[in-house]
Amino acid sequence: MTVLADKSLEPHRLTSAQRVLSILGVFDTENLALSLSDISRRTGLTLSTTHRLLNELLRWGALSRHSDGKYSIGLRILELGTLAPQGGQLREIALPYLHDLQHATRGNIHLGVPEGHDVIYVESLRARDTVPVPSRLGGRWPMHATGTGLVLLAHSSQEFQEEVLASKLRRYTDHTLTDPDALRHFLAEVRKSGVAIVQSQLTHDAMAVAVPIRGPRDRVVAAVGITVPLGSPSPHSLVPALAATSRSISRALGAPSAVTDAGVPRQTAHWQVREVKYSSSAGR
Amino acid sequence: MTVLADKSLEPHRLTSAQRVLSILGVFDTENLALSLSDISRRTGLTLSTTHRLLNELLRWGALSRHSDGKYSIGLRILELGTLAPQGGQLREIALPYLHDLQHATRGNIHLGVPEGHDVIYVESLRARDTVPVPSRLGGRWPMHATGTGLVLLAHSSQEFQEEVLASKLRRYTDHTLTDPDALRHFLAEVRKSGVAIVQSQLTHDAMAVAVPIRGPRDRVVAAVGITVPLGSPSPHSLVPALAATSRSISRALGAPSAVTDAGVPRQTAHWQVREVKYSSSAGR
DNA sequence: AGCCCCTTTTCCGTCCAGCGGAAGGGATTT
DNA sequence: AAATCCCTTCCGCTGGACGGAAAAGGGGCT
Repeated sequence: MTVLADKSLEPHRLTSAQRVLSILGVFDTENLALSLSDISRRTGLTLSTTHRLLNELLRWGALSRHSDGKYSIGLRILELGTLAPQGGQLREIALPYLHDLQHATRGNIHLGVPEGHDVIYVESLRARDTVPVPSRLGGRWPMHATGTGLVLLAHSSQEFQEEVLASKLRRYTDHTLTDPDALRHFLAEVRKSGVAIVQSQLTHDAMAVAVPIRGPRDRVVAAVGITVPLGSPSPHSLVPALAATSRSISRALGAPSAVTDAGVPRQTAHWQVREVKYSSSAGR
Repeated sequence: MTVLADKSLEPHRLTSAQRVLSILGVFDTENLALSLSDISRRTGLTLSTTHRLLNELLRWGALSRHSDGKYSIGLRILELGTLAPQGGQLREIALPYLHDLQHATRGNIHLGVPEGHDVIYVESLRARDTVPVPSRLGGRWPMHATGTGLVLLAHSSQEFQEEVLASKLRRYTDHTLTDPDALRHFLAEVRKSGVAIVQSQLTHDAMAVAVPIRGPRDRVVAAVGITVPLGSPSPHSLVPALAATSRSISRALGAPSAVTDAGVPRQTAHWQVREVKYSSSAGR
């Protein structure tokens, strides 16, 4: 427990909004239910402040409380989350195609979108009879360590790619691509071939195939991927099915390049999230 | 849902936490992307306050911003939402069984949990070739108007049931059950038979069959339902499959009554959310 | 062009709401 | 019984959040 509050010369200059958010932020996959004092310790907020805020969050439905007194994320947050355009909305459109893909291939299917240096799985369909991969709906993984992530990275801006390559790239297995030069090479391949095929990036016994999905201005907005057990027949045989799925979804999203015949032009909603720049240093 | 700003003589006595939450609260299925001034108007907050809070939410990832300047719910919220024990966790456990159920029956499958007077769909699997029902993942519907909701209501406490029956029960179609006495009768039937079969509660052309799912102390924690087109062969033929699915999920959740043989006792997590009572009046 | 209206952004002085300390009440352990 | 934890409530003080105002941007219309 390295929870030692650094009370040297930084007496927690937080705005009240940040306090609220910091409470929500203490929940993660390993901490699904926390007590008042847990939360107080982990946020660094005083007990009374934490207590008051927890009650406000509870009343609103952002948190729920269990019979043992612990707090968890509430359903209202789940509900809210489905309103994220790159999340619930995209999922809604893509789901039928993903189902078809799963029927056809019997692999684990992922639909990933970029956030920060990570991919977030907006949908994760698991096959019953294949390798269990560590991928949940809502899961977050570094881009360099997943098939879908590498596809998204390959189609990001040059600066963004370099920014990611310059960061610390965690090695999950001894096959994980972490060398910047090797990655640059690989990303170029992905751009050229339109597909990423990788082995054992995250766990030893799996391989992944992923392709991009395009939205309105033909921008890459997401990626679909299949994960299959390591020694599977031929990952290349999965490419056509993936490509077809990607094309269908892209068309449904209104990607110009995917629109072949005179289909009904779908409503083009608010895709393509602007990269917002903050004064990353200088407090406010 | 009393969103009408009562600007008579109430100069917005809001806590700062409430201000933050009220911003998140303005997003719904009809308002996926809103501008600063939209949000300011709808929350009743001043422009400058809204502006500041939006930036804080943006920086944290609770919101995202589009190229047209509008704001939407961010992926971080989606991610958070999956941490809700009654949501993402339950979904995780139930999903394979729900898939099986869909294969077997080819209907629209719903997994609902109670929140307030409503059901929230924690999973929604749509069949391609059947009636489109208005049910999204994360969707919220009044209990009296859905099959899953009626099941959950039937297994709630007596007081809660009366509380719901006493509230205004919206009529969606002319078949929607809204008469308290008729509902009481129906709920008793559901308790006795263990299944709810209803017609055209929400839309005219559908019928639904739903059964409860039990968790640890055999408490009803969720409900599974199938929705099929109105004149389908026999809804009763769906009951066995539903019952089997329910039992499988209940067992996986650790419901005593569903544990038949010496299966591995699952970890019993924090189910059964306590109903927390607030001093509902007197704003401090 | 120029004009007008609407939106977003920034600045700054005031004031009160949110903060944290402290104390009280349970529950469980030594 | 004392000690230790956790949760809850109360209250006085202060600094940060608030809102007014004005500047900076952005279309659309004549």
